[in-house]
Amino acid sequence: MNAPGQIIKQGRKWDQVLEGARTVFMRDGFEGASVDDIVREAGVSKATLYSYFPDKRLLFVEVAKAECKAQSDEAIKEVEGSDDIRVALSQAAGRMIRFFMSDVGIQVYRIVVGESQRFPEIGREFYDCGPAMVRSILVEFLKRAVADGKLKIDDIDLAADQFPELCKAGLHVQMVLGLRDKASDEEIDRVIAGAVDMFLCKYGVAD
Amino acid sequence: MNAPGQIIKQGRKWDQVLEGARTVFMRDGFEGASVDDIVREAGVSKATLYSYFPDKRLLFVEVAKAECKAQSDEAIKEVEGSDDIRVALSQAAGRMIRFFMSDVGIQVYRIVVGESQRFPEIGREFYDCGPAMVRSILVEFLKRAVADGKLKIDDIDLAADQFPELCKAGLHVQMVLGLRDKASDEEIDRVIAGAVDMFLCKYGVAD
DNA sequence: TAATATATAAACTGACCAGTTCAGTTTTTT
DNA sequence: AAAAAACTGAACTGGTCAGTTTATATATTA
Repeated sequence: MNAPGQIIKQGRKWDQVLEGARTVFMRDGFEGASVDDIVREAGVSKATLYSYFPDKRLLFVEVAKAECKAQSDEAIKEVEGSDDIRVALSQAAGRMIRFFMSDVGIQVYRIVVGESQRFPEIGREFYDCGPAMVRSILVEFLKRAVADGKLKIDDIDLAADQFPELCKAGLHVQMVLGLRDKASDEEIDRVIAGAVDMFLCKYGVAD
Repeated sequence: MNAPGQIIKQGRKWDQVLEGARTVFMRDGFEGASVDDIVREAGVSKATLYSYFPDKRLLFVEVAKAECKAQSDEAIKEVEGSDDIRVALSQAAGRMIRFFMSDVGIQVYRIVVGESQRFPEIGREFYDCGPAMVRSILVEFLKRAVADGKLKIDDIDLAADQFPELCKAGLHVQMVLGLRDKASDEEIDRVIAGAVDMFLCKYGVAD
């Protein structure tokens, strides 16, 4: 009755379908997931699924976008936290690592990379609401730090590409390839410290 | 007739099969490639293919291993070239970038990442003759440089993880996601210079 | 030359799966 | 309560594909 200003739902089971699709895609990948599995998981009929989504591929795109957005929102929560640039960078590094080392993050990355040749728009969607998102936040952060005299960077775009890569430090590729399923806190702290040390060595101002 | 358990190891058409498989896998990915396409491309009968390889998956593993090895051999050709550590590092960076930015390198990475969940041994094989290979070469190089007093590194393992990541600098992910198909020489040079600068800033000895 | 190993084409099996259709049921709206 | 919208379940279509089998052909070698 009272749903004023609410976005008109296309149907009652939209979320249900998306959630089921999420579960199955994350578990089985894109090719590995059958639409029949998805409708079973979602507790929905096949006809219903196809009344919402024209095909399996676009259903996955929707899932991936939702997943990216959820993670971005989580990561953005607060970019700033400390006046000490070293502390701030360490916090940012920690957020980024959790961003792309999480189970869902790894899994979405795997699927998107695997399918991005046959379905290029998947790669674009993922990039725009994943890496590009992080990157633009980082650029803003670095600009402010430079303006505040806390960092000295001539090529901010390059620096914004370098820092996330430093935060991977071999761990990401191992997880993506399935060689390990988690990184210990010690390892992550070591990688963060190494990344921040190196970044500040190059771009820090003399204290 | 055919003794069970006997594995056919050699035959005239082994290379022919592998070459055809390489072409089709690189063009269409793993799922996208059909065995019929491969035998057509290789100019070989299906029965012949299956007399050499027990299934499609292991055929792909063999292709990926051969591809990795070819690229590694290419990259290893000469690790050293200059006494100047900056020049030597720049050359190493250039080799690495060409290693994982090449068409074949990107394509193998895509396929391996996409399939590594369902077929974990593919991830392992790729890692061992790709990233791990590069890494061990780099570790040796860095150890020697430290021994020669040209670098000062406390955690060589970490440094050997950081340098290749610095060489990616956002380009790799864009290529893997299909957002661009090549990087200009200027971009590559800029990335190399940035990586070497940063690396030497942290690990270089005062001149 | 005869035996053996290797290769071939083509048909076949068995399974899987995306997407459609439709008659009938449930939920929401008027 | 009636109409409209959303949903169901199950069968069905049309297609793909990995892997096997068979009957036949060619090359090597003893």
